[in-house]
Amino acid sequence: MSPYDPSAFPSFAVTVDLVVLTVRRHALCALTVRRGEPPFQGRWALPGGFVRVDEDLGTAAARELAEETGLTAHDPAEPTPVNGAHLEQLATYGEPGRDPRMRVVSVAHLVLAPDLPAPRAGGDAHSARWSAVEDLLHADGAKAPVTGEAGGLAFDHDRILADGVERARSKIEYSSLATAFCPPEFTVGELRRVYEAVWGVALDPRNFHRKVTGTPGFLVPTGGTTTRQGGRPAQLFRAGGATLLNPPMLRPDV
Amino acid sequence: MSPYDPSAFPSFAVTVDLVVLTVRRHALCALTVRRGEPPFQGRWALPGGFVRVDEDLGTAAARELAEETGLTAHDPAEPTPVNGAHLEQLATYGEPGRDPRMRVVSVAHLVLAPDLPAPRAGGDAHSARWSAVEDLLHADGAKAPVTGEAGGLAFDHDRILADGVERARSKIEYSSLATAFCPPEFTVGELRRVYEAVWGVALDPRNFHRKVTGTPGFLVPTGGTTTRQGGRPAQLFRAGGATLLNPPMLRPDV
DNA sequence: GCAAAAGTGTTCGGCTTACACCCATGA
DNA sequence: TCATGGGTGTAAGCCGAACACTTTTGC
Repeated sequence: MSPYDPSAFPSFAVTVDLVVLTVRRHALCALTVRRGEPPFQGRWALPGGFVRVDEDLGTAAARELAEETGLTAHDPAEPTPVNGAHLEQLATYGEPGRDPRMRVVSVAHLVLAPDLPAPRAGGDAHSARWSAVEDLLHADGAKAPVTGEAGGLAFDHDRILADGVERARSKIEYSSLATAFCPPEFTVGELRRVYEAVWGVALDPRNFHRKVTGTPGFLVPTGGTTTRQGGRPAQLFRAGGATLLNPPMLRPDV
Repeated sequence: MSPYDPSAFPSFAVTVDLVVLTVRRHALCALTVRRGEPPFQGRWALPGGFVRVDEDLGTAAARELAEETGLTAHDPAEPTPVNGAHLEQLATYGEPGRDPRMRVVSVAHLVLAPDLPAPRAGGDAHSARWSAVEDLLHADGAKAPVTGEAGGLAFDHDRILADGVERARSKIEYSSLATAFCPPEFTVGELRRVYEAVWGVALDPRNFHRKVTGTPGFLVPTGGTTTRQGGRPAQLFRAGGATLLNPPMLRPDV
């Protein structure tokens, strides 16, 4: 009964699963991999894998991310502002029976990445792709709208994905995390389109501009401009040092 | 290399640790237990224990909570509005070496409870007590202010406690969770003292009253009144159905 | 010139703040 | 009567929503 009794305790497998989100063509997308073996063979799942014996949980997540995408993750715990994706722990899922083979506790992590050229195949030959989050989450029992595949991801990954998306949606309200979806230099309009894609709403471009440029530490101008979005040249910005937005960005409705 | 390779994977012990918070005598307090065996024998630690083989993580946390305090936890995942403490998953800590004996992954949970008569000893004979969070967190290396004991909790429990406190402080801003610190029926003044204790600030009683009574679904009047705080009789309220406060309570400074 | 996207100015209404003031009880 | 906490009123001001309007490019 005593806690930490060293003699008898059950043994678990521990994995990390990754909710990797990006914004592609005005839509929030998640990275999925096709399972090459049972259970759920042929189904799509979140990338992930076992934690190694002498490896920290965050390290394992960063390693899996690199294996799947080539991205270097930037864990905010280490203050190095390296360019790379944002990585944070999401939640842990350990229901008995969530993996039919054995008792597996999975520590899910959330990754926010800028748009990437294409998903890179991992060390294994399994295929990977970006899918619109809307399609993935609305495949409830019904047929998947485009592919006609069996609806839903393998294991409990539908729920993990939903939790990750919800975390991202709420966290860009009060933090500067939306910049993690942007390239190193970006315009106010590009940042606004990130918010619009993640929240699925339309924002007023004028008020958005005033708001983000008026929040100290959110954006720092680089001096350059670009016309890559058409129209009048727009100033380029980098993410500033501020991580918490005060006052926050306000999501319509809610 | 393949994820979920069933043949070879490392084996972990999985525990739950509990950050149990309450408000006693105008101070935010956390439940700690004294360790009866090495490592860290005699030191104070967060309550916790091993997850059983066929037990969900939340179930294990609720069981440990009941063993330590007799509290019935109310996991918001199940919509039963039972009277009891609020329980939610906090974060998972799995750094190699955080337990000197073996590789332990601990899924920390956060519990918010109303003031209790006294901590109840668990199945074991170890002692338990409430300590002011301020004292626990400021025992950094320096001597503990009152007891003169070695500063800090066992294992990495200082960090877990700090994370739990931070979560509670931020979550009462935008949710109705502060009512979890109150008895079933409470006054606006009692709820205000909860906010003041958790945030460590003073709030304007007049504006606070208008704010909480004006937020739909936050509080429902029971019809009764009380004078247990002295002064003019105050209306009694129960927690309403609303879980998210919009607009949120605003914490001064930040 | 025209379309498209970037910015600026201005008004309106709701919400926060600060504080004056009244109410109902116990001692 | 006084102290204590409960509750209402009100004016100043900040901030977000809405939208008219100007600016600067590509075609």
